[in-house]
Amino acid sequence: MARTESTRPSEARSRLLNTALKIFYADGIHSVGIDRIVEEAQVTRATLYRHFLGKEELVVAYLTEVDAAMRAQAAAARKDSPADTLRALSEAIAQGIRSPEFRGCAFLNAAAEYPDPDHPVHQAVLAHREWFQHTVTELFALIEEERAVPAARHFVMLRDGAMASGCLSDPELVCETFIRGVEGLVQAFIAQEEGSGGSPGERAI
Amino acid sequence: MARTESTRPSEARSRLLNTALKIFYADGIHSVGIDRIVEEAQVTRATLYRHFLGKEELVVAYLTEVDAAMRAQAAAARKDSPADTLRALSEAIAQGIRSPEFRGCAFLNAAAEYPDPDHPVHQAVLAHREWFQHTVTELFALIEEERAVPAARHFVMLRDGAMASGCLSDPELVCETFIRGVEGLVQAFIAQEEGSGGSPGERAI
DNA sequence: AGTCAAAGAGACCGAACGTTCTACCTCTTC
DNA sequence: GAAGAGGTAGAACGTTCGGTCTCTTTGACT
Repeated sequence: MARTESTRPSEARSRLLNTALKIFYADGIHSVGIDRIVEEAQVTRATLYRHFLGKEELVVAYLTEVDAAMRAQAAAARKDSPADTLRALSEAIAQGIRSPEFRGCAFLNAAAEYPDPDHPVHQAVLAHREWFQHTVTELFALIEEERAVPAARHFVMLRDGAMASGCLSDPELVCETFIRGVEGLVQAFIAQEEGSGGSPGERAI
Repeated sequence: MARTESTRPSEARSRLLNTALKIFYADGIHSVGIDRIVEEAQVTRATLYRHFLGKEELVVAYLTEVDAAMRAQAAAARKDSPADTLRALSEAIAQGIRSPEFRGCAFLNAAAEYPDPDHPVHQAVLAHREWFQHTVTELFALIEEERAVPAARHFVMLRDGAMASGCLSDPELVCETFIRGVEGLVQAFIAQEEGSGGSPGERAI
């Protein structure tokens, strides 16, 4: 059966998802009702409940959307050397923080509203974080495997701090501190590599 | 029977405040209604509204309470040398993260729920963060004034990251990364002090 | 003894919440 | 042209929300 390629993936649904993305990220989750999302997406309540089981599923879909965007961002940051990839990734993160719509990490914000570890929304947050931690660890491991895990943890901690404070103080200063911290971390990591075979920045990511 | 021997600062009010502290921190703010707080504090609604203008003021009072606890914690961490004070402060923060009730930074969590910068709750968050940033900056300035500001920003960023992720992954690993990061930062800061003259470009592990 | 503020008990309000429902419309595809 | 999925429109559900109200009881201090 040939699927009609042009229209069918439901335009109303994507409008709903885009609106949810914008509003949930900008104003939080618990504090916005579905009435507002439905209205702003120019969709009726019935349409929302045809595409999603309820608000909760919409929230998870929202986080899934952000997760996909982050993975695309990470993929776009690939460079020839893992160190440069880490730098490019940090720069991409910094660009996000500098953007006027920046309102912190969507996942950290969501976790603050859904503390219950068993809740599907919280689980979505954990899943995303696991992916990110793993991705960064792999990049460090390409430089040197031994100390990759703690270095990656350090990197993620800096990122979390930068994302958390990016909308609570001057974003420019936050970015400067973040980029500098990452650079110091990467430099120190590469510096210690000498003596343990393998030339720096040689491997392709 | 209500045995009230020391009723001056209103026993019901402090019961209310303690309950709000526990519940807001554990479960978030928007997702808990005053009904639950009133019930758990064993107080009637009328009593709540006698002591507070409304939920909003109760939330601010909750954050004020946490702020006071943090200042006490910082005061208790004072050592003979500023470097040791920074270490003690980090250890105190790590202890908080290790505690089973740890649920992240109350202020970061509150900011996630109140993104509007003009909102009183958000303002309370900013005020606390300003105090903390200032306190850490002063400690670094006691070692060397020139590079104190960026070093303090780095310290606070690590703290934010540790607090944010402390309840999203293994607290022990988070603490280890945090303490190690702070130690590297302090070491690098002290090391560069020799020779002074304000060398540019701080390098932290 | 009398006063008065603090607190308890609980009914009550309007609004907003997430959710469900029926009824009708408009396409595409068979 | 019948079928059926996706969409619109709007009413309504029961619950919970934050907040206000009246009335009574308590206990400390003049």
